[in-house]
Amino acid sequence: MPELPEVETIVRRLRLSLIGQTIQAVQVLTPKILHLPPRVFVRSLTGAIIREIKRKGKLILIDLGPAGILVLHLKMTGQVLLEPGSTAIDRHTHVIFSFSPLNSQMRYRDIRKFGFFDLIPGHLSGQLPYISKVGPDPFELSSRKFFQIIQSKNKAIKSLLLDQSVMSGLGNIYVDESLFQAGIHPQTKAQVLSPGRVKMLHRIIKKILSQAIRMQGSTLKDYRRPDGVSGEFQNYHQVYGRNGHPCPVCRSPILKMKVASRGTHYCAFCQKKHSTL
DNA sequence: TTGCGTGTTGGACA
DNA sequence: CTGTCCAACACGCA
Repeated sequence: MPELPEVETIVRRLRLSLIGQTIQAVQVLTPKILHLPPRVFVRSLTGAIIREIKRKGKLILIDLGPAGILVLHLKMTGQVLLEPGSTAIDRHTHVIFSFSPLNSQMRYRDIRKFGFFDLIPGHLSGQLPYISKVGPDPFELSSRKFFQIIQSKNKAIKSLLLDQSVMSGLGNIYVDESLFQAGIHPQTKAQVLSPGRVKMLHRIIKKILSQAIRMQGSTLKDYRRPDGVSGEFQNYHQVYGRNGHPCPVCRSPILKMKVASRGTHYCAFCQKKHSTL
């Protein structure tokens, strides 16, 4: 479930503890989590100093200076936890980083094991071939550019917003929430949306993501902050996971359907296919 | 017990 | 180009 707000929450938290730390040891418990041979991974990271930690869409980028950039994608169920080395390690923990002088370890835990680490050469300020596939996130887009993107594709708005190469950061939850608040039916062809409606959508997306970051993300099940605490924004979802409940605006029941083969929650009355404004 | 759905994403295929 | 389905994997739930 980690989408932009969850990843941003994790990144901010990691920065507080890890900038300037030296990686003292790396333990790989599940090699398939790595996109490179474990020995190379361990050798390259050991002794490296954490310079900077950034987010690109849903990717976590840890700048290790000359050692390269450590890339982490959490996919569905990845967790990054900061825990004392004395804490028990369960069977879903796959990679463990120890630091100096910090006492805590950074542990990667992932129930479904879809997430991965990679290590790429280069510097954050340079062009990173690996990451250039990820489009700009909604905060990085001007209103004009956002409109250009929406208008350039003749596909369902929901599919478009989920496409990380076009625009990054949104996943199933925040797309459903945003389209609801913008009064847009998820199957609306992006091209038919009026400029005013698109502008409104952009504003709403940024508002919802900001609120979610403030609430430290949404915990449906697995997402946790690095200190193990759940997010709070799930308590403010208006449609996601609320099928059968009354729409907060018009009281008609929230419906659930498939769009882009993803579960999609919406209100048939508040979200129309042809939105004018 | 069995089967189904789940937050992500890339690739196969119509 | 667009849409649909699946696979990667583990788990909760009906």
